[in-house]
Amino acid sequence: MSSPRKVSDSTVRRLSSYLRILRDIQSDGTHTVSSERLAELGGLTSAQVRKDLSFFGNFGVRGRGYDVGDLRTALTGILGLDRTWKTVVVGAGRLGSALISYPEFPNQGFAIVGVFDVDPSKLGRRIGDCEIRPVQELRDYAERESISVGIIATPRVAAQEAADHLVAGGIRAILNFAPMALDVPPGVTVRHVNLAIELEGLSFAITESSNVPTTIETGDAD
Amino acid sequence: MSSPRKVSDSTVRRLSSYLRILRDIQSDGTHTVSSERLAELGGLTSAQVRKDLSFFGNFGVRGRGYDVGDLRTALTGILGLDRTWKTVVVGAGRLGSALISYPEFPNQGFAIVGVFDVDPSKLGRRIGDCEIRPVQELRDYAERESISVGIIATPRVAAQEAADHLVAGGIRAILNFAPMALDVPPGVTVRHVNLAIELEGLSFAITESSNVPTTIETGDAD
DNA sequence: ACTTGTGAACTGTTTCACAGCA
DNA sequence: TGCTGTGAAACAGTTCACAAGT
Repeated sequence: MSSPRKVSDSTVRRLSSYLRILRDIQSDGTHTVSSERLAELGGLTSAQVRKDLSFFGNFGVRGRGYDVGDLRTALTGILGLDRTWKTVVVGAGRLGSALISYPEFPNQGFAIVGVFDVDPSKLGRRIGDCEIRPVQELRDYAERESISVGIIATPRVAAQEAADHLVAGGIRAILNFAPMALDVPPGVTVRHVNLAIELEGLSFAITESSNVPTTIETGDAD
Repeated sequence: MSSPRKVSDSTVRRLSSYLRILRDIQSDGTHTVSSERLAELGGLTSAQVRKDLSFFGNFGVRGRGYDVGDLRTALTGILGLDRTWKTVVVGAGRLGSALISYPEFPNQGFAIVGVFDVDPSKLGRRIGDCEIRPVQELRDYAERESISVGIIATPRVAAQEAADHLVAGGIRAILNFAPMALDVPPGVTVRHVNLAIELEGLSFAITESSNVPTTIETGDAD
């Protein structure tokens, strides 16, 4: 149904950013926006904005710009944010608990409907609306409840097993917070949020700028 | 002291990944590793590995490969992980609290020495080794204690102010978990961890693969 | 007149392929 | 022989510049 062309990861990330900007300016009462203005608000070039959008269709009107509401609706649809994705969290430690209460998840249509942990002492406890269940039940639960997304917030050693259960239960996508690469079959999408890598990137940037006192060329926000 | 050439963000991320692999295989007792093996373990090509490393020096021995210990030491130095970075966390909510106890931070040499929050009811409470202090004290504290890194785990609306305090206090790098772009002066490095964007990327991937039933070309882990 | 949509040019990154050395 | 280090080639992503539409 949608365009079969391969869309780059960076393009998809920028679509998210456009959508956030559109939401912001729509609540200010703005009805029309040019690629130039969108670029300015997102810290990009107007050509970039037009290229990204033209990948998915002709949303603009020449001489006029883009209708904020229409473009927002279009992007919401393209990103699949016009529906609810049933989501489970594996790992009810501090990070898992924090994620369960993170308002951005329900905001984007990710409904956390189940939480799983290996620790028997945690079972039955509630976090938010969810009771903590044993990981042994994860596969069946995911299958029975048609869960689309799994969030892995376990320690490193438990992550691959968690992924295996999720995949066996028919999950489609995984957001992985454990600091290791997961092995999953094709057709399952993994996004890896690796805090260690982010930290090491910061460390590198500070170290490098200390060592090269004349040139300060970093400072790249987002 | 180090090479003045511009190193791409993706290269730095891969260096982190090589370092993690080296740590793993060193504890297995491996002393030498080829670019081929390193590539296999990191899910890359051997040419990529050699290009990345050659950017920083000639670490390998032709016909033999790389010495695991030596390369580990070299990468640790390049990434600036051979020292301790004094770090503060702004925002002592659920995410902030989870981050303070996240073992990866001390592991990478990021010592969390202070926690700040606006909420007066939280002041004085302890999380880990740190007492929660008022954000009004953030600037002076950062300056006095020579803090290098700030982690922003506040809600969206408080993030820019937190960044301003950190910058005024002489911070060098920020890890931003708030879902908004921060405005900081050149010389301050920001890494943005935006869970909403990661989620929207997953949503897009699932949506797209549902709509194009014949081609399943995703499944890109890490 | 104004602003989109897009081929063409450009820039940056990855892969190839092999010379050079242990 | 085996594996690194690196120019050259291929590819991907971004920016330019302008024709086309309102």
